[in-house]
Order: sequence, then C-alpha cells, then structure tokens
Amino acid sequence: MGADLSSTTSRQALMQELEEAMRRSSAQGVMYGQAVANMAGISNSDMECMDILHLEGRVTAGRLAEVTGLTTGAITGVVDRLEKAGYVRRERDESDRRKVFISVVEEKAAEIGKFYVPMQEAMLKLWSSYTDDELHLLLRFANDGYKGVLEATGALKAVIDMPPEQRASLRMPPKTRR
Amino acid sequence: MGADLSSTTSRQALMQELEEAMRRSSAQGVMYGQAVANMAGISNSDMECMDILHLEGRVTAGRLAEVTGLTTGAITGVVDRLEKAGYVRRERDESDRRKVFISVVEEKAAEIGKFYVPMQEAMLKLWSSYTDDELHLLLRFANDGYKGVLEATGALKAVIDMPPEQRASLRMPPKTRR
DNA sequence: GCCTAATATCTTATGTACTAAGATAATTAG
DNA sequence: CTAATTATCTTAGTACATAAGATATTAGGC
Repeated sequence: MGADLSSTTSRQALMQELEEAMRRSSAQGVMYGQAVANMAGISNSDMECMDILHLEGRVTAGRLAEVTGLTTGAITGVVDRLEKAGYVRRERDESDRRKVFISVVEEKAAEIGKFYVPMQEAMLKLWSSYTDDELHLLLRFANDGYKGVLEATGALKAVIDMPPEQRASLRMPPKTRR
Repeated sequence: MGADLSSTTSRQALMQELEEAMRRSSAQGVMYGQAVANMAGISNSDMECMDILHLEGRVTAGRLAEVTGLTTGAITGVVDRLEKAGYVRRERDESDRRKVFISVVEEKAAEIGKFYVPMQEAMLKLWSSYTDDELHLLLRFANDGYKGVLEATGALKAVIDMPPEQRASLRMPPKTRR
C-alpha cells in the first residue's frame, strides 16, 4: 500500500484533490471534443468513429459498431452522414463482398484536424515544462490509469450481481410512455 | 517500449506516446461514465446534472442549463426524468417564486454512487503505488492540464475566424423551420 | 397602484440519432 | 444445392434535443 512519507491525512487529502482535478480536466476535455464536433457539423458518435478510423486505419462497419458499442444500424447512419459530408468513403471488400471498409478522406478530414490545433498547442506547452523523467512518470500514470479504468469497467459488471432487492430499485423500466 | 533518454527525438516520441495514452484512458473513462448512466437507467445529460448537483449542491434549473449548455426546455426534461425516478426534488424558491431549485435526494442518489465504487477502488490502488512527491507532480499536471484545456477551448473560437471559404464547407446546415 | 419590461421555467412542434427486429446479400458448411 | 452464418442495411418506433413561444412572477418607471 502507501509509501507513507509524512502524515496519512495529508496523503488522503492529496488523493482527494487529485481525483477532483482529474475529474475537472477530463470533463473539460469532453467539452472540447463536443465543441469540435459541433464546429465540424457532425455528431459525437460521428467524431468518435473518425477517431477510431485515425487510430486503426481502414476498418469495417462492423468493427466500428464493436468499438463504439453502437448497433450496426446506428453505424449505417454514422457512415451515411460522414460519407455524405465527404469525410469518409465506403469500399466493399473484394474478397468478401459482404464487408464494407470505411476509409478516411484525408484531405477533407484535415479540416477537422485544424480544430485540434489549439488543444495540441496547449498540451505541447504544458508538457514542455516537464523533464524527461517527469514525462516518463506521467506516461506510466496514463498507461496504468487506462488499465485501471478497464479493470473497473470489468468490475462494474459484477456490481450488477449484487443483492437483487437493491438492484430492482436501480433498474428503469425500458418501456416508457409519454 | 525502449526509452532513449538523451535525444530530442525520443522526447518527441515520448510526448506522442503520452498524448495517445492520455487519449485512450480518457476515452475509456467516458465509456465508464456511460456504462454507469446506463445501469442507473438515466441518460448522459441526466448523469451530468447529478454530477453538477453533487458539486454545487442545491441549484436552479437555469443554472443547470447554463453549466451543461442545454436549453432550458431540455433541462425541464432532465429534471422531469430525474424527479420521476426519485433522484431529485423540485423546490420553488419562496423569495422568488419563478425560480425552481433542484436538490438531490441523497438516499436514492447513493444507489448511483455504488456504481462508482469499482472506479474509486481502481484509482485508489493506482495512486497508492506512487510516492507523495509523485502525487504532487500528478496533481500539478492535472491542474495545469485543466487550465490548458480551458485555454484551448477559448482559442478554439478563434479558429472559426479563419478564411471563410474553408469555413463554409465545415458548417452544419441549420435546416430548421417553424 | 398600474403598465411595461425583464426574468425563470415550462410547453409545443419538430428534427436527429438511437435501438430492436428483421430484410437483404454474400459466404461457409454439410 | 441447401441451410446456417455473417455483414450490412432498412424500417418502425422511442428518447432527447432545439427553437419558439406560453405562462407566471418580479422589478422598474411613472
């Protein structure tokens, strides 16, 4: 557990502060992303798919559904919009003609990239104030953090398997009327 | 993952790696939040408002609209849903009866809190592997990061004032009529 | 006090993006 | 060749958002 260098209390407070700071900056990051999507005139999901396309390159519609957690029907809509706006192209796989590969139209996508310039500059400025060793620590933190959140996402499913009398009250009736 | 500590190139690569790691973990964090909202049976906006209520305490409907960026009409819907599900209560301000304060029903809201336990445990575990000094560095980083993103969000508005021939293609058709 | 303007929330009409279920089309297995 | 499987698209219905305006309350000028 803790490398308890000074008092336990202050360390606890430190962690609390850290949690809040992380939450704040993360929330602001989400806002930035939404602002970019807005300016580009596409939805959040559309933007998320563009992100995935950049990271993974040419992917199938099914893969997008898998990663985003959206239904294949929703992905059809996403790709329709992105294709119509000129950001991506549909390309049938010639060896398996059921599959549809989605690929980015780089020249057009670069227009979106412009909106990320302020963010990239801010991050660069921020990071340049750290030593290599400090950056390594941050990298380790980010990687461990990712693993931690993944782990927590898995553990979250276990929470649903808790005493049923509690669970019942948490559930929302999926059928609603207006 | 070899680290070349000396050359500028490796520092550049380090930053690139850091950017990607941050992006991944942040995206995963968003996913976690969505999963929690899903399990609690409320929408993302509903959850965001619950968050704000926890941070700011008893706030008016108008304040929620202001912070979330949603219209007041949308907030009416959010509060309707949350109230119906028992998470919040509407309370008219007696000194200005136009205003409606929204306050959390703590006993009910605690049920949502349960879903955050896995995340909190993961973070606690993660942070306990760092020294106090390291945590201070991380805190500084998170705070500076927040400021950086805020700054970038401001700068983003300036990007819209770029050559109009580019902007036109980016704009969303506001094709609503009434 | 009364009329007008301003403020805070809610209502209505409408549009977008989602899901669920199933249709369509291509591939694989028996 | 037929049946099962896989990948995407289509259709019908729902949720949640906006825009504009309705409603209710408060505040200001006379």
